[in-house]
Amino acid sequence: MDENLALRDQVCFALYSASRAVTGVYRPLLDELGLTYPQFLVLLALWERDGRTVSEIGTALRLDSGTLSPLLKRLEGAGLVDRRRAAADERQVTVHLTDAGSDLRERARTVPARVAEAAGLTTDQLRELRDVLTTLTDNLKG
Amino acid sequence: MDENLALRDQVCFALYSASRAVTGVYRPLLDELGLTYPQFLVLLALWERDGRTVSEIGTALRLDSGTLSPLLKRLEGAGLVDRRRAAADERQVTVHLTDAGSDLRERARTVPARVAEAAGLTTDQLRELRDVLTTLTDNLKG
DNA sequence: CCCAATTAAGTTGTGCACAATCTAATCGGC
DNA sequence: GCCGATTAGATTGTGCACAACTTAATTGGG
Repeated sequence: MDENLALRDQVCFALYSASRAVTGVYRPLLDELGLTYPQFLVLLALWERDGRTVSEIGTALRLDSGTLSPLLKRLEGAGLVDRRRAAADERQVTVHLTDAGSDLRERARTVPARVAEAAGLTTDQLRELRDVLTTLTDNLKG
Repeated sequence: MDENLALRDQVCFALYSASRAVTGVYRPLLDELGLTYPQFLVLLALWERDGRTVSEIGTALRLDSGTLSPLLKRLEGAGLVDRRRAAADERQVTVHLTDAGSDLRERARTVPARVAEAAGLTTDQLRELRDVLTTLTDNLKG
C-alpha cells in the first residue's frame, strides 16, 4: 500500500493525542491545587532541587525563557515561588520555593498515582513506555 | 524510596517532552509547506476523506471547535480548504480541499519518513510505541 | 404544531510553546 | 582596562488547546 499518510498510522498523532489526553487527566486534579500542568512540572523540578536558575529549569524541562518567564511570574503571583537576581551573576535569576510552594508538595504527592491508575497500564508497561519515549526524545533533541 | 515525584521518573513528563520534540522535528519540514503541525493533522484527516464537517474532524483529532474554527479559518486564508454550510443541516460546516490543498499531499508524502529516520527507532519499535500510546489514549478518553 | 432541549459552530479569555528580538551583564583577547 | 562577542532573561507576536459562553438551526414530546 503506497499510502503512508493515514492519520491513525502516524506515531506523531498517537503521541500528540496521548500527551493531550494525559494532560486532560491531570487537569482536574491540578485544578484543586490551583496549578496548570506546566506549572506542576516546574514545581516538580524545584521540589527536587530548590533555587535553580531560570535556564537550569529550562534545561530540565526543555523549555525556553519565552515560556518560563511568564509562567514563573504567575507562580510568583500565586505566592508559590519567589525570584531573585543572583548576586554572583546579575544576569541570572534564581527561583526559590516559598513555604506555600514547599507545602504544596504534600498535597501533590498522590497525583501521579491517580493518573497512573486512570491510564490502565501496568507499572511495567508504564516504565517501558517511559523508557522508549526518553530514548525517542534523546534521539531527536540529543 | 518514598519519592514518587522525581521529574525524570514521570511518564507524563516523558510524554510531554517527546511530543514537543517530535513536533520540533516536523516544524522545519512543514515550514517548507507553509503549515503548522496541527494544520498538517487536519490536512491528513481531509486527504483521507474530504468534505468532513468541523465536528467530524474534531472527533478524528480530538479537538474542539474552539481550536478548529480559527485553525480552519487560517487554512482557508492560505487557500488550502474552503468551508460551506451544509444544505441539509445549516448548523454544520463542511470543509473541502481546494486544488492547492489536494496538491500539497504529494509534497507532504515524504515528511513522515524523514521524521521516522530522525527518531532513531526501528519500524517495529515505532509500531509498538504507537500501539501502546493508542491504548493509553483510549483508556484515558474512553 | 409549538416550544423546550439539544446540537453545531463560533467567540472570548487564559495559558502555554516557540521564534525573533531586545537589554543588560559578563567574559576574553589584546 | 577597553571593547566586541557571548550569555541570561524578558518581551513581542503567532498559533494552538481548552473552558465557558453565545448564536442559530434542528429535534422531539405533548
